[in-house]
Amino acid sequence: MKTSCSNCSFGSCAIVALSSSELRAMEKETWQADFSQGAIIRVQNDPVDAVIYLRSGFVKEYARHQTMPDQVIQIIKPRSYIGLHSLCTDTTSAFSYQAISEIEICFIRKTKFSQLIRGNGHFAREIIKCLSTESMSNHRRFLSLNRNQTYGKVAGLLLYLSEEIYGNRSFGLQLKRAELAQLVASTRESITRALRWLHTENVINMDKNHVTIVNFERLSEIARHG
Amino acid sequence: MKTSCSNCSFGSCAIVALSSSELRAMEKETWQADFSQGAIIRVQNDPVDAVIYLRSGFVKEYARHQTMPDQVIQIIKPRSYIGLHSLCTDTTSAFSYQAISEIEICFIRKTKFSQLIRGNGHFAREIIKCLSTESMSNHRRFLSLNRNQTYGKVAGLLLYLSEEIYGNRSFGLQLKRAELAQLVASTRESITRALRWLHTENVINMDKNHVTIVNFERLSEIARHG
DNA sequence: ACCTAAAAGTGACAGAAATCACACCTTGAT
DNA sequence: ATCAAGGTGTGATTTCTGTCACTTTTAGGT
Repeated sequence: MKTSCSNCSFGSCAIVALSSSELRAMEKETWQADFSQGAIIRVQNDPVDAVIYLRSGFVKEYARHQTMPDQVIQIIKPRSYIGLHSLCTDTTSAFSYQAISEIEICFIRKTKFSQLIRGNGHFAREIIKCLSTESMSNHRRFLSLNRNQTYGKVAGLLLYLSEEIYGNRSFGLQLKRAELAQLVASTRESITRALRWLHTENVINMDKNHVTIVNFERLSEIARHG
Repeated sequence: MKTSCSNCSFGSCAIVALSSSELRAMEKETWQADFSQGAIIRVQNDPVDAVIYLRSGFVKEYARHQTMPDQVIQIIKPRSYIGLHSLCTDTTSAFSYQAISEIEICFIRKTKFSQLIRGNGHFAREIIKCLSTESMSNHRRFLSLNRNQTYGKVAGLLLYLSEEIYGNRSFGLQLKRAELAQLVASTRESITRALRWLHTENVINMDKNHVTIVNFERLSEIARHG
């Protein structure tokens, strides 16, 4: 009971640029899969012959190192492509990807995807949009990481999750403390301290793993200057 | 005495995908300019209606902040596009750009550039390549910044300059210490100390502003673990 | 060759956060 | 209910590095 791409209600912004015949052709080289929380859907350095589209759920993109803790690069939200950046340049995956919730994904064969790009400039333009948007979002995050110390980094992280990922001032953390630390290049203990401090200062409210941003202005201020 | 795009010897990798009529059309909406060292060619938040192509020379891309020191994002080498990432998404420039040597650049009107992308998927694909390559290169740098302490960051910086920018184990620093510091989110003083240390350890040789990598293996090791 | 201003080097110091060691919760399995 | 194991909270300690205050060097103009 595979959903057809033509009437997929989770479709990407880009596929509206495809003609119905292009869509049917893509569909032939696309297959769908579901994974449960914690599943690793792609491992760093694996050969890649498909683009992944995340229909629903959340995925963590991370880099693994020999001697150091993993670094989490970003959280990928539903209706996004995964690993687009290696479409034209790499044959192996630059990063690893793990489901941090139940997810539904589609694999689209790379050769087909490239062919669609070459054949349809409007589609290509949409893909360029996706690439640039993602790239700028990561740039902003990385820049803020580099100029802040821990409290500021954690404040920035909460804003990122709230605004760019969950789209809500109240959200459940799907990551453990150690993973949050890996997102901001800090340590589990420092995350604890920062969250506790933000809580006691009434900037955020924390109940279990559910965060609510109470004082948005103050949080933004801390993210900028802290 | 404007050079025509068709026989430009500094042309981009992407324009080979253009037909001669497309090239002529592009040429009509392209203009060339030279700047001397230190010239600021685009300022953050300026409205942007052209893509810039760097024919020769080196440019520094940086972000300016209200309260904090500038952050240098990357050094852009000849035969690259500048600010491609805002082509489809922004109407204003996300960053500032300054010439760190004599440069020759071409401005290509954005509307024309977009039109070429929409009309020619092969050209679009080349642009996607440029975008992904740049994005991955920055990702790598940012990741290494976050996981290292100062000596490691400086080692990584030297490798970046040597391998990705100048393509030589021996190169002249076109940046002052403070700018190097802004590249790795550190301070002028720490850069001095790190360079001195690398020098006394015989990992690099420094004569004035000319750097030579003496012990490449060791430098890579420091960049990875230091 | 001299002078000035900007850039770079240097050491002392203090503040921030990583590390370490351990205690305390959860969670799910038996 | 008990137990184990993974996740989390907490304080003491140490290391790193940003900051400060100062000197020395370099570069460009007269």
